[in-house]
Amino acid sequence: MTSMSHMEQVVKKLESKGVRPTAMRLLTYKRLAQLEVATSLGELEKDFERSERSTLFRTMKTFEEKGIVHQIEDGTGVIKYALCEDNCECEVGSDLHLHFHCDSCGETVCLTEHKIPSINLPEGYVAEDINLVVKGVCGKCTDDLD
Amino acid sequence: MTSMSHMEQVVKKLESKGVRPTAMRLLTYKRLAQLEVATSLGELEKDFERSERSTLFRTMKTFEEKGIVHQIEDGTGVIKYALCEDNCECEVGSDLHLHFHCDSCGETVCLTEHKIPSINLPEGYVAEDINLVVKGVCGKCTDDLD
DNA sequence: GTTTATGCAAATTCTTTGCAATACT
DNA sequence: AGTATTGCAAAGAATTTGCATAAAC
Repeated sequence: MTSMSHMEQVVKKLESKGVRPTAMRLLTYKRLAQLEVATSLGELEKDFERSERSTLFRTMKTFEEKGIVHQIEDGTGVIKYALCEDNCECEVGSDLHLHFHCDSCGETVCLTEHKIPSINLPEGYVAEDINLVVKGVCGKCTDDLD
Repeated sequence: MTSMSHMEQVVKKLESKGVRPTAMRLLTYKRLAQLEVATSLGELEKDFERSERSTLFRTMKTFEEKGIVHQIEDGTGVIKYALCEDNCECEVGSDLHLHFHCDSCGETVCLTEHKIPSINLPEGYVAEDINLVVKGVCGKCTDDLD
């Protein structure tokens, strides 16, 4: 058990991915870690007192390139982001999980325990990435309806 | 074997879905039927001599509500549309097929023969729609690389 | 004559880039 | 100093709406 502070852990995390741990990036990372749902740039922008959409945009771009976050298109028309799991390489067949968008509460979550089943493709097709979004009503919202 | 013209068939098709077969709608439908790939509004707009993006937008909205087309978000950031299959009810478990986006040629196709495998969801989650997009290189493009 | 669809213009929304200023090593 | 990051402003691209005209029933 280490005595590293949370902040120190985040710094290490970013550095291990080859990303310089600037103030904005630390803040953004911590916010993403805190959230249990996938988030859009617009939502992140509102979460911070002072923030620039362009900075956030570039932060997420950097994070994505370095394998810290992944994009999700959940059908709402805006891009959402969520942290990758530790040690995730975003590889077809091992890492790719499914996403669930709730039409009731509007939230999109990563169901990281639910990997994408193997998929048949026609002869000659090569899969490099898979995006699976299920829409419906989430557990929280079906509870509310009881 | 009927002697109905193609145009008459399209008229019947739209009427059977409760959509009035106006000139623009017939044109749009025929174009979609002709295309083997999913298409964006922008592409459709260019396909016609005279066309309005707003008219096309509303046409697709109507078509979608009536179950004539389905939307696809293929990761390119623009919404694509493709005709539903005959008798498709877009039902989870029977109708939903997967989509393939080729990073090489940029085309997105419906692999209507490839249904989405059954998916496990956590307790309490209800699926109403599933969107599965596989990205990679399509058969045509892997051929070209030979 | 009433409802429905279309064309045009413009508002919205979100993503993305240019460039100067700032911070970091 | 020299590179990387940020803030601001604004460009781009796509979706969506308001309203007046035109078409269909």
